[in-house]
Amino acid sequence: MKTIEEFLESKNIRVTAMRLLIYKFLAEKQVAVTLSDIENAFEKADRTTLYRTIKTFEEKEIVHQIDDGTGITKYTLCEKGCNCEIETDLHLHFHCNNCNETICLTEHKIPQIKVPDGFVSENVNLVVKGICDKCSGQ
Amino acid sequence: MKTIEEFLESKNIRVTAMRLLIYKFLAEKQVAVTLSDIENAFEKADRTTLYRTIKTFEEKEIVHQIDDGTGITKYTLCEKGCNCEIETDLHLHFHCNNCNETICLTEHKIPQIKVPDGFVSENVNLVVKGICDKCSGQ
DNA sequence: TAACCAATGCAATGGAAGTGCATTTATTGT
DNA sequence: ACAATAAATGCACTTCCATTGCATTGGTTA
Ligand SMILES: [Mn+2]
Ligand SMILES: [Mn+2]
Ligand SMILES: [Zn+2]
Ligand SMILES: [Zn+2]
Repeated sequence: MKTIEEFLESKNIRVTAMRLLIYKFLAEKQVAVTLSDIENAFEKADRTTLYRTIKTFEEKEIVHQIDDGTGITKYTLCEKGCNCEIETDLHLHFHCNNCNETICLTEHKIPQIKVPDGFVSENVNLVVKGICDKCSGQ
Repeated sequence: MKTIEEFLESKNIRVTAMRLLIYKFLAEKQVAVTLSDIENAFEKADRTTLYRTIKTFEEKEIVHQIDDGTGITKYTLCEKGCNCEIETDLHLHFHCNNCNETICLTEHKIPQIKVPDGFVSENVNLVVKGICDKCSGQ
């Protein structure tokens, strides 16, 4: 069991107080978060630092973005073996129209999508919207 | 064969010069357009008018939005029988990473997506990115 | 014609993303 | 330990797109 410090070092980024805090914040959350969410959680820190931290995490494949159609980018920790960039590995995302939360459905892979002749598929984004388990009350 | 005027009236919106022009512009395009595209095509018209025209078209289900992940909303005419709001009718969208154009693949329906117990699927957004037929050169 | 309402135009706002540069903090070599 | 160096942080500013308030224009109806 790696410590967070060891994990960040293994990803070749320096360990700083801010990065540890943001990492822990993301790890505790069960849902994808926006930059504003992080901002609200760390009001003392500058927005730019938070922004750049999350971008660094993204580059190093510690988090991945989710475009859930709300127009606001959300971020969430990559799971182990989350090859964000490889099409075949892509899982789907669920956005709840009630509580407005977005989550990764890591175990639900995106089915093979057929495209017409002449088209080449490199990447797929699939977002299901509806009511999440918490909100459907079962 | 309805005229455009008759079509707009059947959708309960008033026929104006601007609306006719924008409708024709959309009808000629084979690809989804941004508000900026429309702006560039009608430089004499005010941006707000164009914006509100497209929003009116959207409300009346004359056009539908596409969120292709570029961060810029695109619009395209609904095809006949395009029940934009009904899940089972949803077709997929393709965004070309080369020419940056986005098109509806109307004939390609989104496969049934399984969601975990307790989750209710109301709507699905699926965008495939890659190289379009024009750009793949075949 | 007068009254009314919808469509248009202009100006301003807001939110989110991104950048330039100065300052602070951490790392490295001597 | 100290100086040199590089990275991280903070502040200010900018850009881009979406959206709204309000005044004006134009078309429809009594
Ligand atoms: Mn995910
Ligand atoms: Mn479409
Ligand atoms: Zn919910
Ligand atoms: Zn193309």
